[in-house]
Amino acid sequence: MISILSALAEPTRLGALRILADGGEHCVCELMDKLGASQSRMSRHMSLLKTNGLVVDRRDAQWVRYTINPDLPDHLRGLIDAVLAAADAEIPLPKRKAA
Amino acid sequence: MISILSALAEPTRLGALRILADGGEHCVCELMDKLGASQSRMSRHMSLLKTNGLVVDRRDAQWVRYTINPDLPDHLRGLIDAVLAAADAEIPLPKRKAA
DNA sequence: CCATTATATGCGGATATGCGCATAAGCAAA
DNA sequence: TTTGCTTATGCGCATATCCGCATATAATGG
Repeated sequence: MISILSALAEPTRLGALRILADGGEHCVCELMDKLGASQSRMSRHMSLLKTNGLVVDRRDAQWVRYTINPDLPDHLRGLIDAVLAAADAEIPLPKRKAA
Repeated sequence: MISILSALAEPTRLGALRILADGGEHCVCELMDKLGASQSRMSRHMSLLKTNGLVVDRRDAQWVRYTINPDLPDHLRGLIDAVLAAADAEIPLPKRKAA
């Protein structure tokens, strides 16, 4: 629990989760670009999210695709949803369609 | 947001919130006892929760009574509820009535 | 005023966290 | 195999976090 919250309490990691929140797969390089993070930094942060079971990864050729762990227990899924909602309330994400 | 999550991501502070979750007022001395924390430690942690707007305090004679901030915006109230629910799922709180 | 109880805070030290740099490792195409 | 692209990791540094100890501040009662 504490480690889960710690995992969420960091800007790059929270930013990554917000991007993954669309339910799709995203490679490290994409997350780096969108979040303005260096490669090693992004890789390490994703590794920590993975260690804490919040995301899962998949090798796809030279890329590693991350997604939010689809098998999260209900209370953790609820926690993440609440965190994402609170983050959106603070700083709305840029929309893809309709400005 | 990040600072809110950081505030939650510490055992003594999360423990305090779980105690405050009954909606009542609790003094520092009570929290110290129940959480096995030293006085300075407890005081500092409560101070940080207060700084982040999660709790409010009230002087009552020689005591300072803390409660969860009743004026939290919805998304933060939702976040706290989700955190408390997840914490309960991990380690249920001892019940007062009925084991 | 003094003693007692409750809480806050300055200080220094130990440990944890986050970072960049360099390098390794994985994979694909030539 | 060599080259290039992507991701992971060892290392050391800078800073943040947490703690206990000691002391200050606040309030109460004698």
